[in-house]
Amino acid sequence: MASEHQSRTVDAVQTSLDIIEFLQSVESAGITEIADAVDRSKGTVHGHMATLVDNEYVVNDDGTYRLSLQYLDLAETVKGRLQIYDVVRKELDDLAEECGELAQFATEEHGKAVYIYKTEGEDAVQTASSVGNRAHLHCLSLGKAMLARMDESRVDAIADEHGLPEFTDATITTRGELFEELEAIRERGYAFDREERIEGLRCVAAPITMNDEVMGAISISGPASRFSGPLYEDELPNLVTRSANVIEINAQFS
Amino acid sequence: MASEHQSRTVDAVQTSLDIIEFLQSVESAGITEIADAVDRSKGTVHGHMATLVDNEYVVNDDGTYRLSLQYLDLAETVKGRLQIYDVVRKELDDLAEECGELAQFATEEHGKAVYIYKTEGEDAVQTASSVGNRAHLHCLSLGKAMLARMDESRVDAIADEHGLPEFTDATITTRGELFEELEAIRERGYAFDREERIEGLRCVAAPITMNDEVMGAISISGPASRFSGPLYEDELPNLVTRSANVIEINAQFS
DNA sequence: ATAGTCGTTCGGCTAGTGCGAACGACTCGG
DNA sequence: CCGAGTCGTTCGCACTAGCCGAACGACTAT
Repeated sequence: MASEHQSRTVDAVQTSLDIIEFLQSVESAGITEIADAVDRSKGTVHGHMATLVDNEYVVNDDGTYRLSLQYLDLAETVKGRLQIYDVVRKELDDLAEECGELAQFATEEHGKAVYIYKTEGEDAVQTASSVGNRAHLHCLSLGKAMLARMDESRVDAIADEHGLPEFTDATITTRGELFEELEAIRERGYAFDREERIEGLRCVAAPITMNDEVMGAISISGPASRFSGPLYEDELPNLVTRSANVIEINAQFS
Repeated sequence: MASEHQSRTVDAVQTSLDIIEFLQSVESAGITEIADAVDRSKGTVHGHMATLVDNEYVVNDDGTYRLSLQYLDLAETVKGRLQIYDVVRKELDDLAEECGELAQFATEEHGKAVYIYKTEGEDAVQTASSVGNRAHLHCLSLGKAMLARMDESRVDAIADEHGLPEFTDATITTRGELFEELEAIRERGYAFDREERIEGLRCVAAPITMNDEVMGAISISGPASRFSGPLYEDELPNLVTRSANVIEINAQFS
């Protein structure tokens, strides 16, 4: 599919990353199990584990290996680099409480949406998405809000890379529809998700920009039963865009 | 100092980990700067970067490299593995609100305390510690609460590895004092930090155990001006131990 | 006891990693 | 407008070090 530049890569590092990925999927495992999973000899894996343990990325609990808590530190560092993270958190907590629903913040990376923060009001629905998860942009209110603020060429590149897979009957699956929708979003200033990703789940989102660059988007999500009529079409959009504005303004002083 | 077993390790992986560590400290950097920092040739670093970018652990923004948001996902996975994480969050939020102070949860790893969750009441003090950070156990209420529930041999091993460095006049710096203090904590059921780490900062902590294994500890922190008399000696300890109990009970059904 | 695990160590072969030079693209100043 | 200085990238070569496979000791279970 997407054939990359293919510079020379380092095989040994690839092996270690494969091990880490495997350990992310299995909670904990022994040498033999890991060696089997990444298709290397036990001796080789043993050396990799020694390196990872030395650097405290992996912990050895009496014979079985698991990922360490080191990643928390990395994650906090990375989050802290989003200049608006603290401002978003505060404002989003208020927003979630005010409307009692689920509020989220996401950013774009590698052409996908990455959920960064999630906060729940009293009646919030439970969704599969959680912090760190990645999702296609075209089927999320968050994603479309961000796409609407990007160059067309960028949107095209992303569609090339990840496609426009269909999740429900309402999912946008053609570029024509997508560009039309993005135009409408630009005019309105906010984006809807009318059960385009998950049947029964509706969202409203507004982008957050700083000097013409998309920093991310925030959204409110709820069940279709509650999200309809003037509440869904007017009130919630107002709340979300208001919060987005507050974030944009506060972000300038931090 | 602590000379490890020294199994055979993988140099190439070590290089990549050095690069990641460097990128954690500098926000973003180019090939030449990185090569300089990790003391490798530009060509070598180039190969490593290609590998890390391929695996999406690093992002290349027009010429400069930075850590990706991938680590959020890893961090959430790792947090999710602490069976009690969700229970702790909920209970700690309540606790922080009830007493208006700073409440924290930490675990032990590699003989150090790792802060996992932090939540602030209305009058909470600001501290340097934040999620993912590691700190010495012997000078924290959180740390001592955990040490008090470990075998003596384990405590000795930890003291061997990390020592008992002094931070303030009140810091415990000898094993004799430490073991005495741990005994007192075992009797009381909770631990104090009487400005042992930071001048003017006091804390109370209680350990969280599940079938005789320490899962971590929770604490309340505040300024010495407020943390004194019966509030500090009785009321806050009661609140903390009550919360710890609630967590232990709820954790059994999750 | 024995046969099956497991993790660990080690010698040896060769693939792959690291180096450094060279290249093209770019940015400054003069 | 062009040279001197960056930068990132590519590539051939030398040699290291990564990978394998076999062997070992410690366990467990039957």
